[in-house]
Amino acid sequence: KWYQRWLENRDFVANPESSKPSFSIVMPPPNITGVLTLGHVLNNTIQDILARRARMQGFEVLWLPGMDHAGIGTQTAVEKHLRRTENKTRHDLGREEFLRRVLEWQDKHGGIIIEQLKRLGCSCDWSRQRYTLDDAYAAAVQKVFIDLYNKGLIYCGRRMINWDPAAQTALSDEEVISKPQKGYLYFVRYEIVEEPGRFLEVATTRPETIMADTAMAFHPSDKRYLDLLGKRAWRPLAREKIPIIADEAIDPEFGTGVLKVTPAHDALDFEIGYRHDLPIIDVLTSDGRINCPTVPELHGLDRFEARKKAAELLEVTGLLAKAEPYENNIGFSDRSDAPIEPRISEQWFLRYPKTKEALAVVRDRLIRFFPAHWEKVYAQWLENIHDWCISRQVWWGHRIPAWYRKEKSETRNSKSEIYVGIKPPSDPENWVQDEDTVDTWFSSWLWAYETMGPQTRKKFYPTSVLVTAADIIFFWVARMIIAGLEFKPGKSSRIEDNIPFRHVFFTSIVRDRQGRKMSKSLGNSPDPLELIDKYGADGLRFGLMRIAPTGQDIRFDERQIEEGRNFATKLWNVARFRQMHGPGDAEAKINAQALSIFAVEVLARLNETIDAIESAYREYHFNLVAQRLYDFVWRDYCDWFVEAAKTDIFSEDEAKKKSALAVMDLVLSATLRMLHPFMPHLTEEIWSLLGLGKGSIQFAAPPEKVALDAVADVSESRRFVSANYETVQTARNLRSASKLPSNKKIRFILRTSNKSISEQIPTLSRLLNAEEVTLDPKYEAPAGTPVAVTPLGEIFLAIAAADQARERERLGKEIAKVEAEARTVEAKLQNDAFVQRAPSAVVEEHRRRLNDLNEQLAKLKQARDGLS
RNA sequence: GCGCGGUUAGCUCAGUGGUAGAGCACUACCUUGACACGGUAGCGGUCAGAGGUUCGAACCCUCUAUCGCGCACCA
Repeated sequence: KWYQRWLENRDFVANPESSKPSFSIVMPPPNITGVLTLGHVLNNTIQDILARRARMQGFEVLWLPGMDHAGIGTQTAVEKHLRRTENKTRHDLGREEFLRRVLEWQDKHGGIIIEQLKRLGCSCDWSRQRYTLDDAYAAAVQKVFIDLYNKGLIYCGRRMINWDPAAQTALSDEEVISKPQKGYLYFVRYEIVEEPGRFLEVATTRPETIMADTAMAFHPSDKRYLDLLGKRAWRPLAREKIPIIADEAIDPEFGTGVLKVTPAHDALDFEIGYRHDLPIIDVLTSDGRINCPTVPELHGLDRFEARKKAAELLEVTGLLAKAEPYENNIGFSDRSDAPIEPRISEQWFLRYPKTKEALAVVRDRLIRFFPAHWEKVYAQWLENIHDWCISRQVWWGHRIPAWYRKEKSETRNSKSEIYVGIKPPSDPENWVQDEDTVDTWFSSWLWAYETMGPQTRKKFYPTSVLVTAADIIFFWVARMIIAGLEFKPGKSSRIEDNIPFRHVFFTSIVRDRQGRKMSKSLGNSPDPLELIDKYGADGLRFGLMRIAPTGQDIRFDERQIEEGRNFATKLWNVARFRQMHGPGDAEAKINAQALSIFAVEVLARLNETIDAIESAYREYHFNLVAQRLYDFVWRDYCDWFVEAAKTDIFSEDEAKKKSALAVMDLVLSATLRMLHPFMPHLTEEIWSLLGLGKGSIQFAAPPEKVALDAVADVSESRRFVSANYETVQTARNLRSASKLPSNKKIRFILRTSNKSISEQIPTLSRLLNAEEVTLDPKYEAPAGTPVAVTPLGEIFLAIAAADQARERERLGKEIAKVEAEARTVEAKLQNDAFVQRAPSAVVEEHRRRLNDLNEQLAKLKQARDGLS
């Protein structure tokens, strides 16, 4: 219900004319037909935390959301649907009709994720929501294409590319994932033409491409084969004479040291073929079947079927020497997971501009990476960068703005006349437009600034920080940097105005408990919407952030989301407790003189927490921020302060009561504001419930540290508080060790001459659930009375019939423990080197500790001896 | 082959030179006036291994093992 109100108040809408300093984030656009995953939850929660925190700090905040058309992904999904429902391919429908169907699909399934992000509580400026296929955006993509073409950086050429036979398109190098694959290494015998009966043996993993061999090659220094140079060999399938050549690229150590050169189907072979001017024979179809009518046994077979069949054919003719099991790396399509086929094809390529500059802006920290070690990965990529194959044989996307003069052929042909421009040529009947679209990333790399109008850009570009998973560092992050440097509109001469972002925070990747990547097919990906239903959006957000380490993957465990929910409940309950004692005070002022020692303690800890989360934020350590807040709220505030303060809260003394409630309000108010970026809904609810501020908590300033200067002896008070708390813990342990139920009211006697303790007796009794705690400086305990040594003195349990034997045993254990520690400390102090070289404060600390331990020991022994 | 990151309690993880931590799980007690999605207490670690630096190492250095990731190779 709060979310709706925030939207109505236009709280998330950025004003480019604001005089406030700006803070901006562009959302990595999810796929239009995507649904929310835990990765999205993590990523967008982080962005929301940053945006909300900045809003509280008084920045004018723009968090710009949007979606990506996801060319191959969306097209594949629609094609699959078509095949299932109508048993048709996109070619059956034709381009126009197919695109109409995609739009239909988009209307039906698109944009779901936006609604899901709203359920998470994301404070995006929805009025600026963008899509990579918006008209203006599409025009910008075209313009960039044309500009780069005119600069000679984009060119059309016949090259070796990565072909995805399943998706039927070319891919960039980055979209190929190499995985080890089990197969065989076939040793095939090629007969020497000039020396019948002599064979050249070659090791290959791909016998099905033998028909495309156009040479045999060995290393020029390889003596084994030197005499064959210039001779020819019989190609065993599609029998033909092929030359035997020498080339430096061959590794004499591999297999037999001989390579069959297949320029059409291997990148290395292509280069060798180019050097030796070899013919290129392509024996594969675009969907990965054999196209070689001269070998009818193989023609039409799938490439993997053909591999087995080719081996069989060689076997029967005696040309297969052997086949060894072999494991090598094969490229797979990132999209379809089909094995990639290296293929020569006419495609569009981009020679990256500004690579040196892109390297420099990160090296010189104009753009900072968090964690910084990704800088190395980024640099490695840029230093070995290759031209980017940007054309995709896909219909869904930004069509390439290139036309070819109609001649003999109507397909793309780099040798024919090319026209590149926004509008079709003036005599369209003589031209045919390129069928292809550009790589989706060729549109997303403009995302940082093409999503903004000139005015917005003026205020909010460069963006403050980019939040993304590291797996798209090359696809997106690096390319956006290049794009910003090369063609941000209204480019400035100052490089720091052109970079797309100042910080990049790389999030973890969410894995399952076994460490596997989340995936639909594994079914190990929980539905975030169900998690929200179960644990609340705030519980999910907080739970996830608390376990999200920086620079490492997350092992997701639903129990940790449960903890997030539990924490939310805890916070809610303590707020309810506060509410029971009247309305909160927005201007809660504390009176330094009236503060209880416990209040001083909790305020001091609040100050420490404020400092700690401030420095954790600086390094984007969200898990530390969450953990600190969790500990502070639960331990320091609820368990200790509130419990101790109940003495004052329930007391008849109005002044004490008021002071305690004021401290409660002050701490709650500060805590809520610190938690708001993580748990926006709950904190807003409590904020308004207790009336802790005038407006929405969203624009409340972050808490400042409480000035404790007016409090006399802060450190003295704090030492006394921890002595009290330690005494409580020791006494509770004594009760538990004596097997007394925790609800049984019992009497404690504290033997001490320290008078200032008497004031804390009611609180000690409360925390110990004691019937009473009496002070007696000269208490003589009956033999067998359970006793423990505390910083405040010896505490005794008043119970009727003590079991002497058990008590002796307990004391014995206690003594052994203390003795052991005392020995360790003493040994250290007897080490001259330590005493001389360690900082004096550390040595002092050890001395004090040893004193305490010895004192404790003496008292414990005395107690034991009293047992007779 | 090159590079990066990890290895701490049964599980998930904090902890960058000075007495090993949290939550969950487990055990015992407890529905005591916010909270059983809770409270109290407890059990549980030669910090992957070996060497080194240091008065002192989970932490710094070297090597090894092991897991994961990226790049290159991949006939």
